[in-house]
Amino acid sequence: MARPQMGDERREQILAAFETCVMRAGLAKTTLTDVASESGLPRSLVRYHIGNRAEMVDLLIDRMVERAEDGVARLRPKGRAMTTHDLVDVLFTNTFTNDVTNTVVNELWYLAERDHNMRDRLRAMYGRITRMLTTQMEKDGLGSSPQARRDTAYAILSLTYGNEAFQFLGLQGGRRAAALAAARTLVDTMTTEGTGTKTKKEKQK
Amino acid sequence: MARPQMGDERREQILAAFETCVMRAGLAKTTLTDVASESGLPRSLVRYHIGNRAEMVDLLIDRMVERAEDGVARLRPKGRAMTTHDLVDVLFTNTFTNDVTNTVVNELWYLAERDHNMRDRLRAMYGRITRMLTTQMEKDGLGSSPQARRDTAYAILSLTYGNEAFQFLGLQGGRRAAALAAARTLVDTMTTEGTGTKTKKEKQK
DNA sequence: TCCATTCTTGTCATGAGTGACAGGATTGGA
DNA sequence: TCCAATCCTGTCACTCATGACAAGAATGGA
Repeated sequence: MARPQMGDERREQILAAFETCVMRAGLAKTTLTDVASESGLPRSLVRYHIGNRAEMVDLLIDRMVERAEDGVARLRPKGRAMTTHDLVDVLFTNTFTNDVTNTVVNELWYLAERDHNMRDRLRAMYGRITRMLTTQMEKDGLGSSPQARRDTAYAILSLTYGNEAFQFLGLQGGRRAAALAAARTLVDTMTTEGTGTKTKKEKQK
Repeated sequence: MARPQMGDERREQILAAFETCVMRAGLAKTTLTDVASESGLPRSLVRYHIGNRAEMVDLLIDRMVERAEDGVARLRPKGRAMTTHDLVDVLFTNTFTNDVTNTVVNELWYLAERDHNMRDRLRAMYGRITRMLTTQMEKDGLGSSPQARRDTAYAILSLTYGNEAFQFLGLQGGRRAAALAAARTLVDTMTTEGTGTKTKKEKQK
């Protein structure tokens, strides 16, 4: 080996620039040239370190997914004793709140529209959140069955995601609080394990 | 005037082809040439009737929005006496169920990411649905105030939208029923006008 | 028949984005 | 000092999408 390896740093530099470009113009419209000028590097150097466009995109996607999952994993620490309500709160206030991650995850969703693999990755990611929720519910003795917990977790996640979308749209000013309240209601109407509280199913008849 | 005007029919033909292309490859990746060959017309003819690419896209968007709103408007007829529950059911089963419209509306959302105008149009569209819901709630004597009704309607809409997204992802097989049940729960936990039933706010304390 | 209008075809120039590569510069170690 | 690995620069050819336009065909009415 002779000259010191710049590869990793360069790649990092390039991906950061790529990200900025994607934020600005979207993934599809970002060109190698854009990334090059954003990173201050000549295009040929970008190609040297990152490969062709497809490879660059793959790298960025890995990066995006990794970051999003990190965000999910970092949902936990919040004291130590956490209730389902706490978790729901965190879900609404922290999860999809970062503009960068948000934009970037939206790109992922868009890709998923026509890419099986991306769909799988997203499913895995949200599956992880769902499991986090059901686990917490079980700890708190909520829900009469795993099935019931999964149902409610699914609904809450849907609510979170939809709320985020409409929040972004600016629908009716801000109604995040309303969505959060609804999510809490869903938790509250769950059967408490062992007790005779009405289940959702019974109630909705 | 001399030769009969083909303009309208041609435009229709072209936009239909455009739509097919968008379904297949997405809006950004669809070229004039794609549309031309899909419609069986030479590219130059497409240009003659539809204008440049930007104009073509505008026309398609108008078409998409119009169709989506038609879908929304057509939500009503279903017997005559409709309850809030009915409306919610319809929302979950009919609204975002058509693959074509779905794909196409997703494109709209993606555009909205970087286009104020598109955001406004979407907001108007979903605002209409919200109003439909609150109106129905009021008819049924649900909710203690317009504010409360709007909150719940917002939550239900978020739930619908999120469910649709995850449904598409294939998250956990099919949990549409769970989301629908949750929406019903939200309706059920509303205050009945005039009665002393607990409000969500009180309950969630 | 002639003509104005509308539709249709084919072709061209331009620009953007990409992949490839030749050749030079840098630098740690033998 | 020399070498080999690594990094860097500049340039070229190719493809593809777009906009523009010249020239021709069809057609209903004067």
